[in-house]
Amino acid sequence: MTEQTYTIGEMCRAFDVTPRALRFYEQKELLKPIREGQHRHYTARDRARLKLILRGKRFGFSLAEIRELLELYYVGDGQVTQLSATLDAAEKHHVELVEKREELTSAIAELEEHIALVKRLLAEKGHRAAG
Amino acid sequence: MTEQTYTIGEMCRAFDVTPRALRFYEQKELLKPIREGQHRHYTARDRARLKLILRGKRFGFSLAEIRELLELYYVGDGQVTQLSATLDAAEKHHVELVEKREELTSAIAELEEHIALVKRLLAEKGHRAAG
DNA sequence: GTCATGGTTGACGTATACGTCAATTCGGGG
DNA sequence: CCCCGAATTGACGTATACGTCAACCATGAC
Repeated sequence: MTEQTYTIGEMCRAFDVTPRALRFYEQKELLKPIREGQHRHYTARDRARLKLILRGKRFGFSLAEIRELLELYYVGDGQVTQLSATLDAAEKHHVELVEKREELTSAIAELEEHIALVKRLLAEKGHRAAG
Repeated sequence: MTEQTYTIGEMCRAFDVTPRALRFYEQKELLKPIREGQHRHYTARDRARLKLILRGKRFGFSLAEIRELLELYYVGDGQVTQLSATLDAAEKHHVELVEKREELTSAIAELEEHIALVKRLLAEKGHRAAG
């Protein structure tokens, strides 16, 4: 089964990004498409990584941070020392994400309180206007 | 009760930001400290807003977006039309945050799977090394 | 007085993350 | 052969979010 690859144009349509962005990520070593002559061919691995890149960006991580996270996802040669390092980094990142979710949860709670307040104010105003 | 205000230096220590950042936020109309002569005095309102600013940044929002969110938190003159607009914007933002939390949750789940995988690999290697 | 501390306003510099444009190449279609 | 569409490599431009530095003012300590 020869791996199914995407051209840069297909990647752009599939992920809603520009060619410039993809080349920029490649230059920053976040992606490594296969080269056939001058042309790029993006593999399933590249597509998975791009998905993580875009998600990382939505969560406010820099490309440099995302690059480290991607390396963390790569098991490499599978040597014990490297696997241990990967595990440590992954668990650290896990803590970070869980904390982020907790902070997000309290932000949501605060916003809900604020929405309730505004609704009360609107109800008052409504009654006064209607009364 | 005269409001308790902070100097710029106190703000910097309290929130771990630089004076430059605070002045930049002011220029972008995210903060509006009281002016006494040339000096700035940050009120409780400024402190609450700065807290939201820094939190917004951690979640990957731009200062422009954060500015809109801050306006959303301000009830203003309390006119029905404005309150309605505030409510709409707040509910929209609420949806956005909830979606972000869901995406974060699935990212955490994926990371946990990956961690489990790495642990299995380590266990295998460990046994082989120990055997 | 002067010196340190803490604050002020420009103004220019910088890192990140691309956008944009020019010049070129390469594989078909007519 | 010429042209089109899709790709390529520079190279310069731009928006965001500040950092950094110069030059200045005010206040209290000595």
